[in-house]
Amino acid sequence: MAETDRRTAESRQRRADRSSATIRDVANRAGVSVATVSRALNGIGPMTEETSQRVLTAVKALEYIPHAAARSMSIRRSNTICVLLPEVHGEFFSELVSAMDFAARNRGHHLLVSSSHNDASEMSAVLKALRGRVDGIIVMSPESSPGALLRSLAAEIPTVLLNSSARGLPSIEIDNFTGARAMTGHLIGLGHRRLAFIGGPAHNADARERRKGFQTALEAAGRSRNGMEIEGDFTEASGYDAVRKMLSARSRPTAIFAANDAMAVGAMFALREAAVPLPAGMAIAGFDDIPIARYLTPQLTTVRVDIPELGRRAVERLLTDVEMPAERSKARKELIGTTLAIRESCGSPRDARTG
Amino acid sequence: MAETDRRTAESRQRRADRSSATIRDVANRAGVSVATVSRALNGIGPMTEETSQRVLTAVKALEYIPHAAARSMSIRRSNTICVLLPEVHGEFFSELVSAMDFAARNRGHHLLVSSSHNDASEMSAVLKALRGRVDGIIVMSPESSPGALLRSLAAEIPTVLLNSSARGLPSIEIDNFTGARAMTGHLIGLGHRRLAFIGGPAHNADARERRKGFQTALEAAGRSRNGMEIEGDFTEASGYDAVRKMLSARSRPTAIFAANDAMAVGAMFALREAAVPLPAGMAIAGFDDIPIARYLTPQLTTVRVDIPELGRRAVERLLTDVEMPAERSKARKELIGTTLAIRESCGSPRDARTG
DNA sequence: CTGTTAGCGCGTTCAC
DNA sequence: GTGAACGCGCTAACAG
Repeated sequence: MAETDRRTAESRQRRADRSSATIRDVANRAGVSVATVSRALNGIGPMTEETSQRVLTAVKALEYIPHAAARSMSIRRSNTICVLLPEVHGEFFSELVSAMDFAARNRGHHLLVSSSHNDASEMSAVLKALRGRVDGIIVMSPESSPGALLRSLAAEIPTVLLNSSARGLPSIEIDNFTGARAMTGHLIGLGHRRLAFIGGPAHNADARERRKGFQTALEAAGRSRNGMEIEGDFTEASGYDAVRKMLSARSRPTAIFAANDAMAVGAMFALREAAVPLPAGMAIAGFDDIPIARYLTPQLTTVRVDIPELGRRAVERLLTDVEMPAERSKARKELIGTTLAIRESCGSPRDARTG
Repeated sequence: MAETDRRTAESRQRRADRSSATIRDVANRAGVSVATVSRALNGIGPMTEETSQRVLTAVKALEYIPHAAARSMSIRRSNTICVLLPEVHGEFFSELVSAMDFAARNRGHHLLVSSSHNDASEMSAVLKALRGRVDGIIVMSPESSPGALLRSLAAEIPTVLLNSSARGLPSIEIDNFTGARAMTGHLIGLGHRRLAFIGGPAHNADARERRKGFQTALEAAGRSRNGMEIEGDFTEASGYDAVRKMLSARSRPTAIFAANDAMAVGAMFALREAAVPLPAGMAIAGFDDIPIARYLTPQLTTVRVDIPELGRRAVERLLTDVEMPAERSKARKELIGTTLAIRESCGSPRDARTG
């Protein structure tokens, strides 16, 4: 009896506190034990239809909502995954996060997003706070390879790398090299002999692969092709600056391949500003195929990456590891292919004369 | 002794399990109590330098990381906030989320992102899973006003609305009306008499306010101005379609005001495709000032919204409510001002003749 | 200054 | 079919 009194008192206090009801409040109201409430809610074990109804009624009446922290404490599962991103700018990331969130929610998981991690120490701080908070981690850190902390954490929490140099960890990567090589080949096939490449940051893994693809295609085509390279930082502004420099050089290229669409946009703007007709006066290509690419004038020819697919696959793979700890996927590297989206921005170098 | 044995055994088992050490493991290794470990880690209460060091050493040796769920269970705080978004497409959202994440992290909070909520029932499901998981919620739901669930949940968990019709809940909103009115006024000032407005979805609050701003400015300028309206859905594609329809109409406008930049981009593309010179043949204006706006040709004149500021303020306000439950901010509505970013895309209607 | 203990809210063996 | 009791990992009184 003393027990019952105390519970009632607690219950009253909670309501005054604006705190919502606990499983015990529900049990009291339904006249059953907390165990029964738990079972009724989770559909575990056989149970009288009547008891079940009584519980459900009490739940409704009290507007009971299970406490996530308490729940994950017992079941040792938070139903949350985290995605650690470098910097979140431009359409690429909104597409990616959107797809990940969708995939995660479809499998009953929440998505914790943490961005602006170009700094390793800053990333460590976040990683440490993740234990007991998430069931799995997706790390996109093209600027720096995963540190020791991530490795040791990955032993406990399933981790998948995205476009990051992987050593000992499962990863999913865009096939940057092949895509860039193909686009460069396309440009060469169009007859271009002087090609320029606007690259990403030197220490960025994606950027490096794309540059290698460019170089490889150039070499394969023989010495007669000249390639010049300018480093950008994946922003529109850097694409703009790159072209400004390029135009003041004595030997102009006839085609420009930007390592991502944002830089291509900046490049196109600089070209227009300099009254270079597009695509007649200069071919321009990008990488990513962000949604806006096809709405530019001329429509941007670019290396198409299925961004939603990339996000979806990363989540699927992670959750498989989360749900089947027994057979964790090894450090397998999975490659996401690219295709060429040939649109209007790349003509042949002869166009400058004929058209 | 039996006690000690058990703990040691547990510890061993954990290591075999790949689960990391608990606070008790640390206490054992350091030869202190769990309370001391807790205090040392959280810097609570006075303590011998030596004890503190012993604890820290043990923490390092065991690679101990506190368990977030357990911690939030005791302190009744998760240090996580959630942002519920409608659909996440385009640069607007990446800028917003990025800013929110930054602001949240600066104040020691994590960010849970949940998008694609255009459906109310779907949103309810997510909301329910939030109890015990987050300390506060930011809801951006311009398509539908907050339901009963959000209201009752808001009684327990601090909530801030973003660009949503608010009743009884604190909110932060872009001053859509004033911004749209100002831009329309600018267009009229340029001499335009036939204006077209490409609006957002009819049931979208932002869209409605922007349309009202357009209409109000038109009315204020007198009857002589004609306004036509076409409904879009905030995507590039809908802006494109709107212009196609417009061009086939008998009376063409001389200026188009799109309710957001994405639609303006689509509109510009359709105009170019129809060989309408910009800005000479048609003035075009947008809303949002997404980063890419200034890299379009011509540079897009648009209503500038300080997106990062919007995100930052929403987080700041929410966390203030979280940290000072005593004086929760009332259902006050906070307005974020806009400014006109006058660039190149809007000429006067005479340009068509003279230029 | 430090250790003991009682919860936080829920899931889950075991008896009954 | 149902309930009592314990544990998840940590913090916050209260003792000492």
